[in-house]
Amino acid sequence: MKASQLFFPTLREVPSEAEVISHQLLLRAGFIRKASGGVYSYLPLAYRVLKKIMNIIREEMDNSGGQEIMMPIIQPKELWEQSGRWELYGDEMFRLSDRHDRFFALGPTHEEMITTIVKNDIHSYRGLPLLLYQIQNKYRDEIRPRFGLMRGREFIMKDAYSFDIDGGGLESMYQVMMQTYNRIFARFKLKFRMVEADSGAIGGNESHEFMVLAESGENEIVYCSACDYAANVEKAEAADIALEFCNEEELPLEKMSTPNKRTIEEVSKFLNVKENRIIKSLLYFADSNPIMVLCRGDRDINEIKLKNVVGSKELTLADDGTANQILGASFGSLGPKDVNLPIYADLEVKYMQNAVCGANENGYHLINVNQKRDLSDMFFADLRNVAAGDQCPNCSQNLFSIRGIEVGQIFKLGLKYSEALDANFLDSEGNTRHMIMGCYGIGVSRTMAAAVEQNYDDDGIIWPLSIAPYQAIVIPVNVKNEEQMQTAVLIYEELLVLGIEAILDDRDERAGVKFKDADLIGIPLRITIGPKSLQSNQAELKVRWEKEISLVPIAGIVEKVKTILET
RNA sequence: CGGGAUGUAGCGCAGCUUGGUAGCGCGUCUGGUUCGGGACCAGAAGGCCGCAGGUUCGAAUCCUGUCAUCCCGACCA
Repeated sequence: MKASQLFFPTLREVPSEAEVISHQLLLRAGFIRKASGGVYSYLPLAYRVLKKIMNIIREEMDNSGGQEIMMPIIQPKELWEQSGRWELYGDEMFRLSDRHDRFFALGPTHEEMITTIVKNDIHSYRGLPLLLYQIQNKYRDEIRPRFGLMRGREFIMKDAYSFDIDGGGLESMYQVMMQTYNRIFARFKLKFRMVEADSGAIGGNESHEFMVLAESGENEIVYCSACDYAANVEKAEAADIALEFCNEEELPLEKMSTPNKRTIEEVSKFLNVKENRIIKSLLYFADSNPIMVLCRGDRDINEIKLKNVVGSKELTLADDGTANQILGASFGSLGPKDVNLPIYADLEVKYMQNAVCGANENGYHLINVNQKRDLSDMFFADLRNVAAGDQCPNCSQNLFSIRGIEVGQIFKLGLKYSEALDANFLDSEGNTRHMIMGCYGIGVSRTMAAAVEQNYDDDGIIWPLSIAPYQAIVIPVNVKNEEQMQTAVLIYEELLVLGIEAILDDRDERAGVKFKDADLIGIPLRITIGPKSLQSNQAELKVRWEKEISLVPIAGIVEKVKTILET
């Protein structure tokens, strides 16, 4: 492609609307333009990157027995009513009606659709297992779309669905997809990590997420220094271990005045005790039943774990007024002593001695609280967020934490949709059984943004070779110099003959402008033909992520480029 | 949904307090001089000042409403 014909409107300044680096650079480098909040057009360079990502996915999915299909974006309300998600999905689903006042959803996902398709035409175990996938736009009316392509309302996703005869079939399909995903992300040349993930409302089933590692990631991952344990903090299990101060002598319980000290931090300072010796007491409603939830003051309750332990559908934190009604005190003074509510406590609370907690009286806290001696009965469970420095649940070594961008998730759905939508088949013995499903997603457009979040410098994007929009750019320093131009064209055409995707920057611009643009759009290899090196029949070769420029004889430069691309 | 901020040329911004019919830098176009990391000179095009009402002889500027965009929050007392 000649740069003079390529539509890549680069900007010299950072558009004021962009905050995160991928958003800024994709706008500046002329990859995307915004249509509305969370909705973007992909310009030629972006679409080339997306196609590369999609093709890698296709190749690997097809290799693993997947078959690509395309389902409608517009989906009738009735379909979603069958699964109950017309209500459940809530405001996040885009809805529309036609001229006859029939309602439709813009597909946020396709479980209902795929299950319907498969159940209508597969009636025998002979048709199973089946793995179908599509790459398509998804629509989710996010509360707050943000970070450019990272959290859009319209985005491109690969979604795959598997149908199996039994749990064993699903298990082997799941393993295959796990390996497939590892191959896909390895081919993107991104630093990533597969982590254990929470399975959400479905419960009990297995799920893994694929995280591209980047500081700006919205997810926190904990991983073990010694073994291969890695999990999203939402999911990571806390080890059930005793604290170092668990063998103290029990001191007498006392009530202390703590006027206007509401937060853990304030109470900690005021009473001069460490935050990890304060019991944090929260009042929740589990499906409208009040419960008290405890954890150490320096810890955070993990609501996903809590929800799973309590077994409730909905979990909401009470407001201050409700706390006063039920416990007779405001936030900051709540505590678990003499409370007539179910109490759920994090495992660590079991080991806390001579601790501090609210007295259920405004402005007062109890000190030297010892759970067995002083507090009501409570149910212990792993309820907190694991943090860096905690012990690995597998091997007891230290856990570290790192941030990641979730670009893929694989999931054992089980019977959820096959039961709701009655997707049955006859097994080899003539019994009617439900199909067992799995689903497997990859955020395609988010992967492009994540690649930028992970690979950039002050000059612009640094695309990994496998997903770069073009592999090489040939820059004649001065297009009016015939010798330079002819040499550049020659090299460019040789690259094309070898199937290398190249740009010839034939624009009548100063060299600096071309260098700046080449860096900004992030082309991995740059070949410069200028007067200096041309004298000795050489051209300059620069790799985007390296500092040095090497001089290569013109006769051998195309071979050299080919070699680099093949390694 | 709550809080904050911003909408003026393709991009970045000034002007608004104190109303008088719009400006700067970059980019774009023409001509010329240049030519190895975002050149210089001269000239030019480009704006219903987000939209709708209102006040006024007169509104980018004041008032009301509305829409859009961005940030923070919407859970840890």
